[in-house]
Amino acid sequence: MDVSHLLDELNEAQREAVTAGSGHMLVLAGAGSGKTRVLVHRIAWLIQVEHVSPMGLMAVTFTNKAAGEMRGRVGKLLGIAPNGLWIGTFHGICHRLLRLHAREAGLPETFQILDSEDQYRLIRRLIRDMEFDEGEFPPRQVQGFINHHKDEGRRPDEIEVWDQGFQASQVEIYRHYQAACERTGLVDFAELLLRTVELLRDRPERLAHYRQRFGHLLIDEFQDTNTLQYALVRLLAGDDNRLFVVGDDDQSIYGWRGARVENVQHYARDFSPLVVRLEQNYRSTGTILEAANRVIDHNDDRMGKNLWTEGEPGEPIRVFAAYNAEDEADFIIGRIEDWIRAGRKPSEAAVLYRSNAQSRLFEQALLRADIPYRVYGGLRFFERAEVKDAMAYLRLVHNRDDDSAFERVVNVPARGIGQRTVAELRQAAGSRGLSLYQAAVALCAEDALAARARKAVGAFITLIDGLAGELTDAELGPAMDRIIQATDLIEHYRGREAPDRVEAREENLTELVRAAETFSQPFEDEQAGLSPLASFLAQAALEAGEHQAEHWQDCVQLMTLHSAKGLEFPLVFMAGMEEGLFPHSRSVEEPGRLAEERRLCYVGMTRAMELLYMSFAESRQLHGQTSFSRPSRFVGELPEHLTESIRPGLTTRPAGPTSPQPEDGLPPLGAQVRHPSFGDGTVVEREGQGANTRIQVHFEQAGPKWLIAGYAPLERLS
DNA sequence: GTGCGACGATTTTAG
DNA sequence: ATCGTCGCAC
Repeated sequence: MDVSHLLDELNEAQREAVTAGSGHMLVLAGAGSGKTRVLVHRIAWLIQVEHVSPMGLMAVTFTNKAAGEMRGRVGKLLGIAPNGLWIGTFHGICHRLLRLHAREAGLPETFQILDSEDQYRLIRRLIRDMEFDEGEFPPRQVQGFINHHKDEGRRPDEIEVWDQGFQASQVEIYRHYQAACERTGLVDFAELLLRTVELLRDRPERLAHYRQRFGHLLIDEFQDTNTLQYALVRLLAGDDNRLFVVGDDDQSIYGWRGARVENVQHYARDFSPLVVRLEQNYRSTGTILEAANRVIDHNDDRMGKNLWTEGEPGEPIRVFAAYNAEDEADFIIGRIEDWIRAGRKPSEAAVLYRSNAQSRLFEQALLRADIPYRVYGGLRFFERAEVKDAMAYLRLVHNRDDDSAFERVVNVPARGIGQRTVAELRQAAGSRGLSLYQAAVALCAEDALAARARKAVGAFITLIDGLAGELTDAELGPAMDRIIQATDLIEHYRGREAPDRVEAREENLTELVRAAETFSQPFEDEQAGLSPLASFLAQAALEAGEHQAEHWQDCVQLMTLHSAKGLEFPLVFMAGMEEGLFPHSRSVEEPGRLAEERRLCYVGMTRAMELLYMSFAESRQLHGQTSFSRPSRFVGELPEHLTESIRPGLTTRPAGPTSPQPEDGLPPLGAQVRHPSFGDGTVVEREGQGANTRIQVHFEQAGPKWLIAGYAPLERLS
């Protein structure tokens, strides 16, 4: 067979990966080195050359977007829809396996996926029920605790309790939370994976079946896998199946949410794969690549990789020193205007920043300049309150025992069922082993509620019952529409929010009806015996949708450095390159976290194709207070011959004469000071104003210290 | 049971 | 500054 179409467009390293023979593979794929192309061509190669059945392949990614892109490109390359081929996210694939084997996994057939917000609400409620202090056990933190242990594959009994107080209590909450989920058939995101691992571990015949079936496993973004995901991969691989793993240890930026870069090394150790490095970059200029290489070179323990390009060196990296954050925004928007004036498109420009709070100034400046923009981040479609409310009604109508949905909407819109009444329902449900809905029916029948509450609860039951009867055989779209009308959701928002907010919510609900109308069930879900409704609900949870309704416009892109991963732009601005912001102050203490910040910087730089700007501000408003800072150490790691300073002279300490310094009699930046116990040092940062001003002093002996300027016994030396 | 003012925390985020 | 949660008054 002629396989030239699979190999023609590949370089030597890519070709080696695509055509690899019998063993396992590890593809260390640098930024912009054509990693998706290699994965797609590898799948086509396996099917067309090695004659592997599409049914015998599993390809796993982290995002739905990546899965969708891979599916589309494989289909295009093969010339057919790759039906039967399991391409999906870890969560999507685990969900499918659990649907197929719900019973054996110990789950009801109707189990529902609990998204992060539902999970948070449930945990918060349990903490209250267990009469723990929410201040001492912040629900967010407990949620993190539970998810962290699940990501590591641990059940409550498997957690080593070393502290009888705080930690033991969190384990107890985890235990209660898990019991509540089991009772009501709820599965959170981490649970999708953990259950699947346990299913395969405890059911040898199932494991044998899937090992038999999936002779080839391809895993993308391996540096982002957590312990559980690696465990799943190992289980499915067994001794005989072939792994094709793609990753880049230099782009590991999700350690804080459980990702283990070490998995790349562990994989190399456990499976002795053939290692191929993709180092030829097709995206950025030579200058950008060299600078990025030099920055990432400051990290230890790398697997080692050096990006290169056949292309031109291009423009130097522009480093801009702003007086303050407004100045920085104006400068950046000015350069974007230049870009557009030169005939380039706004959508080719991206402003990247470390934290979402930084977006505001850029939005304002872009608004003033009348340049269209799009901000990534914030709530996604299925995470919006009105959409979640409507979906909760849909869930409740479909399954009246869905307690999570019941809790969410029982009093939305307000119908006189307050905390008091709901607590009684919970109480009754708990003691009699009923769902909240069943408890509500029972208490009404027994006349066990206050007259007013009884009437309100009765009306709610009638509403849900009526809808359920009416919509038994209805199509998804009309059902959704009817539910929104019958529940008066829009009126509910109209009564309590500003008109423009209400309008937006109304649009989203219209969009939701449209989404329900146009929903078409994925082939694989149908195969797994799911109803269209179940598929729709699962998709809403697993693919929360876009951040913004797609008005496909030619927009400047604003996003965090994290969300920029995987994207590329001809013109990139990295803003807020300041110590404390980037690297973030919470990351500088631990070397491991600092290394991750540096990788984030590397990711940001390698997004740029033609022109890269880095900027920092000497001062900016942070949490309502002015704070001063020095340029990021990452800027200092750029080789000088690759950069061009704009407005130089302000970039070095002590600050130049034009730098604004508050006249408050406290030692300014750069001042030499003496402390009775720490010795002599230099003032390097200050935060806040007046008596609260905190200053950071680099002491020659004692190192960096934060001091309250008004109280610290400091003596000015210069 | 609902609505408003005080209080405190505030990196990154897919599924 | 800003947002979300809590406690108190209607």
